[in-house]
Amino acid sequence: MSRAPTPRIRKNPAERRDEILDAAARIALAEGLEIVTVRRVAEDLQVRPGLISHYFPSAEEMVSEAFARAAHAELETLLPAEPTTGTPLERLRDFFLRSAGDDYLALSRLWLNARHTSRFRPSLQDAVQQQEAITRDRLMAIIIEGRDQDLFSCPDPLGATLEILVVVDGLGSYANDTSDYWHASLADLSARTAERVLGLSPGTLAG
Amino acid sequence: MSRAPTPRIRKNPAERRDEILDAAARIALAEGLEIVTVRRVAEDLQVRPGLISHYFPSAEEMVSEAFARAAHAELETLLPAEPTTGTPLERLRDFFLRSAGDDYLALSRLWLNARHTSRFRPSLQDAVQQQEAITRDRLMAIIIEGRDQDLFSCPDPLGATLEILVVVDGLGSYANDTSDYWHASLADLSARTAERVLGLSPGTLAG
DNA sequence: AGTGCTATTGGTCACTTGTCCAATAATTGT
DNA sequence: ACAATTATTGGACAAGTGACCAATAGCACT
Repeated sequence: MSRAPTPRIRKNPAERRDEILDAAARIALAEGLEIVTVRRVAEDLQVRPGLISHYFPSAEEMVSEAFARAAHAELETLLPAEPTTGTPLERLRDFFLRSAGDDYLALSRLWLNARHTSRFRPSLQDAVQQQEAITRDRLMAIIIEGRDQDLFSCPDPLGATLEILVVVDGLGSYANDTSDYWHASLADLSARTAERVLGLSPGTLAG
Repeated sequence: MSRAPTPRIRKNPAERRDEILDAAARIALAEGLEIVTVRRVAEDLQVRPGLISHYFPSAEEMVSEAFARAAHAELETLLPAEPTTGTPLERLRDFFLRSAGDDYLALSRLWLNARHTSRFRPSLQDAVQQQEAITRDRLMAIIIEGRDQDLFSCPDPLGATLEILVVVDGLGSYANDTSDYWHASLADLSARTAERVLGLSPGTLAG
């Protein structure tokens, strides 16, 4: 039999590390954190498992970073930070619109995955709480901005932020349910929650 | 060395099966579903692993039943069914009081665990959705009873039930967070949500 | 063109998991 | 007291995991 010559591709360490994390993040988002194994990432990258271990002596560390990368990348599309485009109200509307979409399902599953698995993995627990803090700050910044522009009526921005996120995460906890059990009251619950805690008239955010 | 004679205890099959499930449920609640292994359950029961496999040819089935048992037993103390003691309002108050307590933490972790793990385990997915339905029905029954007694103002009992559970599950999704990050708005959020959707005056359920 | 550095390979090792099975012994029935 | 049933043991097996390491080969530099 022909033995595969296996042409060796040598890359810049930083670049290779990045490549590994990208693959790991992709697998985490699509299939779950427990699927992110040294061998699976190696396979996706057409590389030997030993190489992954070389860049990540601890597999747990790789998984934690993969989660952080995936979660943060998704956050960037849900609640963009820097080039603030649109009014706070428009940005919130966008956020809740996407939260209801099917694209969001994979992210909900990832968060559920991470929040549970973090129970046994200290480094993942750190990553989860860090991403939670970033998300919280990102949302609260928009709310404060809207309040300063007198778009919202919101005496307690942090409380409002947390209450909205509780609803978002609550809905997300059903991400793995297959039952087509559904109810109109859940369709735009997070948007209606936001309208309520921000003193907006019904329909301003839901649509 | 002295070889342990291992006195063999032979039990009624039904009884043994029950004993196994009890141990499995206990481990699931205290340490997590992934800790419920054939060998671990056997160790707790002072029995050889092969015996567990004899009663549960599929380990996944054992884990699913263990979850169902644990979740249902806890539900029985949170939202007791039959000997309806107390008014609907008192029973709700009890429920929210316990939900905020530390005893509830283990149960929140178990639900988080099951909701994630069900992604890969069909039989667990069934068990989760079944326990969700039972919980939902149990809560909705109280709400309907209260509405019929004109204690609540609630045009859509199912919608109210779901909205309350979303908040309960949302708070539960932080069960593995260690950060002492907390905020007054989260302390009795589920009780306040119930007050709102049931048309109760603030403070009726929270306390 | 040659040389040194190191990214990459290929393989091994220990550990844990679920599953399966023949042998054994406790209990029941006669 | 004896025999039959079967609950229970003890051990094996394959599969999958993370971790580790000496040998190899690609690339950058002289």
